[in-house]
Amino acid sequence: MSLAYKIIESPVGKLKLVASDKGLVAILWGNDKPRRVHLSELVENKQHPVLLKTERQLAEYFAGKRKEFSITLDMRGTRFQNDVWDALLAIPFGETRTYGQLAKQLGKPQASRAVGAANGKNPVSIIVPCHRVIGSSGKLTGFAGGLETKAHLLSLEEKGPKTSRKLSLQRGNALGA
Amino acid sequence: MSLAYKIIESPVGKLKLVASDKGLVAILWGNDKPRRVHLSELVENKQHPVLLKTERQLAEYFAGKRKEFSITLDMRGTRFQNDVWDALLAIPFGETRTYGQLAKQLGKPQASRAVGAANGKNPVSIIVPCHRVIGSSGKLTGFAGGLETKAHLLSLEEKGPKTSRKLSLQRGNALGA
DNA sequence: TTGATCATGTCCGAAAACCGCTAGTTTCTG
DNA sequence: CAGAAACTAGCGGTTTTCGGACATGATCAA
Repeated sequence: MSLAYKIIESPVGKLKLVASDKGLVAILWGNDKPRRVHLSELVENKQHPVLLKTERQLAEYFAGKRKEFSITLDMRGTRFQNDVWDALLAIPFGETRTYGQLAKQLGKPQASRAVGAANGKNPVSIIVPCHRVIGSSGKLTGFAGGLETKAHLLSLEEKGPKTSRKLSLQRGNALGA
Repeated sequence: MSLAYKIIESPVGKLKLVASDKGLVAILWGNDKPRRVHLSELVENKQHPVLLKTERQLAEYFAGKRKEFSITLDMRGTRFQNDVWDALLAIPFGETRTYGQLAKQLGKPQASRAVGAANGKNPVSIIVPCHRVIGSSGKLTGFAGGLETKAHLLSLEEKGPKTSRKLSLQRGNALGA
């Protein structure tokens, strides 16, 4: 019943990968607050197949050679949280959504703030792309790994010149804060 | 994941038997309050093997031909509740205990009232003999199926003449209330 | 453009209410 | 005076309630 973990280095700092026998459980930031995602009984295991596969795909992602992940996830949350996380997985590489858009999409137009809260509890950073959700004004509002990291991930995913201008503007604002 | 149920007639009124693929989940009274035991996704199935077996053993019990049940149970409750229910199963046919005795036996002498509460949440009436627990004064205090039913079950289990006088007295008191 | 304000949904922790009790009183009968 | 009801405070676990905290968004005023 215990979980395997492994810590790796990445362009956005240390990452802690966690997996069960059912799949990937979490990707945590090096400076993550302990209570954001609560896990039990972690045991280091650098050879866990799911962790190795995740590490490989993350490397490809950061190298710009991968736009979609193919990893079995084992995420535990409330009903609402799972709905939100599923919606996150449906946001394609290179695109963004607002919290309000996701709320409306879930049939609860007023729940934008609840979406934000659920977003903040997302255990599998990067792969479940919570970084692709921004405020309705275009600001980056918040991110467990730090706004700097959020901007980094988004610029990594920039593709067309159409969005590049917009994103650079956002980044400027966010970093200025 | 759904539960099978079947309603049967008995000397103490209608009974609703509920089972999962792991065993017997509940025996509810006809007039049971819905929130006493909460179950989900009930589907009628009169042929479910566990329900048939339960029905047979109950008939023998009411006919005075059975003193112990042999049925796999699938009870879901808190840690404490499971402890209490286990303690109930250890009370032999024909005997009674007080709430305080059970509490002491569980190592929590002051928890008699908590025992009463857990007792009231017992999902498997009759087989898990919550009716064998009475107040320290000898009164029947309470029962989900009604005090009348509790008295009926206890008189059914009377054996020696030693306890018969005492019980009939109790019954008089309880019914008078 | 910025900031203050308010309404919103979900989750979590703390506090209070709720019970199938009990032992110790007080009160009331015969 | 004995004995039975009536009353009380304190007990432990569970459930319910409530109040805040939030990775928001729409509105309004400077």
